[in-house]
Amino acid sequence: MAAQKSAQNSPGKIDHPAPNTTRRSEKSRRAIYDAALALVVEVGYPRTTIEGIAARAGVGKQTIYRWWSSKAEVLMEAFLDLGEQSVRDSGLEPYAIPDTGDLAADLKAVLRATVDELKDPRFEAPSRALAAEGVVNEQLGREFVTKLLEPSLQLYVDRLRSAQEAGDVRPEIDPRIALELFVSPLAQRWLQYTGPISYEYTDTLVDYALHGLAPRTR
Amino acid sequence: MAAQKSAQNSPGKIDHPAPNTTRRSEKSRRAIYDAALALVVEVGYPRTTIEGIAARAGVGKQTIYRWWSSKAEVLMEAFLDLGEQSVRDSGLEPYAIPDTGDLAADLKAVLRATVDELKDPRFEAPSRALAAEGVVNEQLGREFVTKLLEPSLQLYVDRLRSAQEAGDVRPEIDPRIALELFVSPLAQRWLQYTGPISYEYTDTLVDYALHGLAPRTR
Amino acid sequence: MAAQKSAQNSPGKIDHPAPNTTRRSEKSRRAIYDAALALVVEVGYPRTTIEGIAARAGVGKQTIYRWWSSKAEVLMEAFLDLGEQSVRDSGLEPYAIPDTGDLAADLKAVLRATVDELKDPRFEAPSRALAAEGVVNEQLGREFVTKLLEPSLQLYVDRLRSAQEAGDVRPEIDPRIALELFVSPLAQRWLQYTGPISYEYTDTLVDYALHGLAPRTR
Amino acid sequence: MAAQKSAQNSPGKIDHPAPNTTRRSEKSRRAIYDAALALVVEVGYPRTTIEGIAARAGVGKQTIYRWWSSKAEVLMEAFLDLGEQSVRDSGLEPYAIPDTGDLAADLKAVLRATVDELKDPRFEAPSRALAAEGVVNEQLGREFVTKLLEPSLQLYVDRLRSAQEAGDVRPEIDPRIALELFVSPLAQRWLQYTGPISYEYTDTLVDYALHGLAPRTR
DNA sequence: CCATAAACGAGACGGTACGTCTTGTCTTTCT
DNA sequence: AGAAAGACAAGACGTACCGTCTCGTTTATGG
Repeated sequence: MAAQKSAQNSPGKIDHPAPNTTRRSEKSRRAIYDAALALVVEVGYPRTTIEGIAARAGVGKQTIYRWWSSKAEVLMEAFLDLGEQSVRDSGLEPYAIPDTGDLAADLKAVLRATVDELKDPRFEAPSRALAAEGVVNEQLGREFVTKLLEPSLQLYVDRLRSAQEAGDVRPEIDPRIALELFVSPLAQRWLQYTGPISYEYTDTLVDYALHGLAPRTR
Repeated sequence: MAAQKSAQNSPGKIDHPAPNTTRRSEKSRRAIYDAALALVVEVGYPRTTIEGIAARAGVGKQTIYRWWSSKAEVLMEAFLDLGEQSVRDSGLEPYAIPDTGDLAADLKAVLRATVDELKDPRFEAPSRALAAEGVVNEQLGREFVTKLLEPSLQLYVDRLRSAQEAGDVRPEIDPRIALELFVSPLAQRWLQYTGPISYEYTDTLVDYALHGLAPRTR
Repeated sequence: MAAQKSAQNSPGKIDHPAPNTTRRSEKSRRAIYDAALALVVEVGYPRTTIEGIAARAGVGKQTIYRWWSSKAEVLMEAFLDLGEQSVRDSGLEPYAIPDTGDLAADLKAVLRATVDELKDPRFEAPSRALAAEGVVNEQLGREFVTKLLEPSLQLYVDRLRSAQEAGDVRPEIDPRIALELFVSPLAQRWLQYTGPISYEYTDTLVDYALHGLAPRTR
Repeated sequence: MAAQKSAQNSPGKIDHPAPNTTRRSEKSRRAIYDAALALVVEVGYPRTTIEGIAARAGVGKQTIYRWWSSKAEVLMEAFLDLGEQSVRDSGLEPYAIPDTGDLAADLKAVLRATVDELKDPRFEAPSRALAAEGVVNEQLGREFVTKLLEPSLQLYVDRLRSAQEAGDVRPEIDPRIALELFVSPLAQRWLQYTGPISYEYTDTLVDYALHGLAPRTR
């Protein structure tokens, strides 16, 4: 009488077999991504609903539920896709950190670019939404970090290692922690509105981080 | 599709006079705080509803809507109250930063205490919820910062200024920015799950921040 | 974690306490009755939906689900109310069978009136819908009979008993069965489209039933 | 609200050529009949769905939609087929009414057999479902009558005509109407739960119908 | 005996409605 | 007048089916 259920299923939830990916409609997926991103920008994340995304994309709700388990997941993929698309469209490398030999200048340049990106509403709305969701939903938060944040941070790690080889950073420094000295303050000001964001601010962060707060004794 | 609302009240909404604070039921307020905090801990913020809080507090929904405008506001006040209550109960000062003359040691000690607090579920659940809400709701985010974050950060500013007077921090350093070098990395790791949190980690942050990433001499 | 459940509840269904009838909105009830009847007439029973009734009545869906358990129940009550309302409006007695002393004439008159009623779309659409639902849903079917059919049939029982006293019907006849000889054929032709319905037809039924199919032997 | 449709196909709908009957899969048809009948018995008509039939029959949904236009049509054919199959299996004539010369006895016998059939769930579930559907869907209702009901009723017409020739029924009686005096009451009690069904009841119906309700002499 | 065209199983799709849940407002009753 | 209680309009949730539309895969002649 009751449908077959898999082990971990909650009562009443039917165990749908995994959908067949090969038959997936590319057009619908694109439309869903576009609708989700547009809605988050236009009405904000909390008032972006799955029904709204479906309606705007001209898609049945089930088509969303078939492939994603929450609006956060939809938005995550949409945002990832947006990033990949930007890269494809620009034809550039997936933005690396320059290595001119002047570490301070290179870091300042990248952070200034980040400041600009953080203020672009096309990126701000969805990434803020995902960050917020991730704060309260650990699983999604970790996915957000793995797929979006960590790849960017790795670029700093690489640049810092190169600086270590060049003798511009002390060899005993852990680059993964070091980068947080200038990246996290910017992130926190942006995320939590703890302070204004400007080129001057990020420049200062780089200087403080490289030379320390304490006086240079000889 | 989304209903635009006029400044205070949409049409059809009767402009209730501000409720009379003097007649407010203290018992209900306490019950609402307790219910809100308990629910956030037990079922998480997204599944904490106003209805749920009212039911658990044995209070009419209107009693909540009369005094607060959203569940985030309820939780904010509840959390603030929790803090004040802790202070009252312990009889201690509202936790200051020690000033032993050893800046590094003092900062490490405070950050270690912060690490412990971040792992206490009584504090973690509501503060994480409020932080998440604040990321996506600027008004609430700024309130969160003003009422909760900034007072704590001010303590670091004070300590750093004292260090500057003692010659342990370069005089040209802006303490409000300086504190972010070690506070923001911890905040980001906690908020966004970008990395593990430990005493060793916070100690390292303090060392890096004080002495900089670059070598002392060329 | 799971909500309180009453004994017979299926999993996942929360045990709502019975709503408080005294606070019920009379206006909403009327609007729901009107909408349900109008929709059944206009679009037919299968395409009458709870959502449609709610929308047309300007009522939330929950207000329907709070007081009724299915669209059939809504329609049943709406139809009963329609009947009572007709009676109230006309100020007449709830239509009785005349007793002129001429049984055949009296029965023919009532059946002719019934023929007219069966062809009135205001009555036909909902009663057909309820009859259909009752065929396949025994519980509702019995309710339909008890509340709507049986009271009408009782009038025939009364008239036939009076005829028995007058010597116009044999004393050993069971009136409850006897009435079916002329009522059921009409009902079946109407319900199942097994034949045309006319005054001539119902007159014939009365004659056949009263005098039998077999020849009168002395 | 309801979409008007052009003669054969609304815009966007491809005009599928009539499918080629000769290539039809007999196996699928049988499986569909079996699944439809089984589901109606097991879960009831309203919860019998086309998807369910297809799944149970191990058949694509399109195979159903290719050959039938609604679940009622599927069930109608399945039920007709069931009847034919019963006849084939039993090797009997498609059940006629005996003609022993005793009209009352013959009618009582046939009605008793009908009572039995009406209580057989193999027949009851689908025929009740079809009857219900027919009440609300005139086109289907007429098809139901033509294909299922009328052929059976014709047998009564024949038997009554034979009785007229034998002088057991008055010559001016219309047999098509006459049969309703005992058939329709049974039908209504079964369909609408207006009363219990028993041999005694049907016997009584025959007696009442043959001899009338009125006394023989005045 | 193979070529080919249909019917077929499978199932994704755009939709509609379901029945449930929560929101924020309103009303009733009690204190 | 504030509060508990809870009905109400509104609307999103996630599910079930609808009927349509591809997809390969049988299968069944007819060239």
